[in-house]
Amino acid sequence: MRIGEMVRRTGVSERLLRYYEEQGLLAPTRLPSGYRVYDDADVDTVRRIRTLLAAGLPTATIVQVLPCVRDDGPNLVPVCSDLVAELRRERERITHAINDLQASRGMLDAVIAAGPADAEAMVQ
DNA sequence: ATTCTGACA
DNA sequence: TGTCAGGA
Repeated sequence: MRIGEMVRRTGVSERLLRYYEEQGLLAPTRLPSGYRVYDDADVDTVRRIRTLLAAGLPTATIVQVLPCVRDDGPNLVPVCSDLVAELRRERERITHAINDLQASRGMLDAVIAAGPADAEAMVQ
């Protein structure tokens, strides 16, 4: 099938489908016209990509994770031994990101508390 | 009518 | 990620 049908079957925009390919997440073949040709398996792959993306994984990681997961209804099941370790590292990265954001919020809270009570007072 | 690449008021 | 241009 070409990109138009993929859009209908996955609900993902052409822009994103091309982007996923650019990131190495999909590898559709090409017609002599240059048009992309996807197979039925690609439809499932896109669903997995969406799941992994929703989990907050960067596309670079998804490229490695994709071939190591099996489909189990709505969620994905890891099948490679090293995958779980990789996922734990990603989880740590997220934990650190949360800590940094909380610190940033704290800084802002301090600045806000030290300023005028409301925006009205700042207007001149 | 569809899809492609490149680019960003 | 959307969207528009300009071409096939």
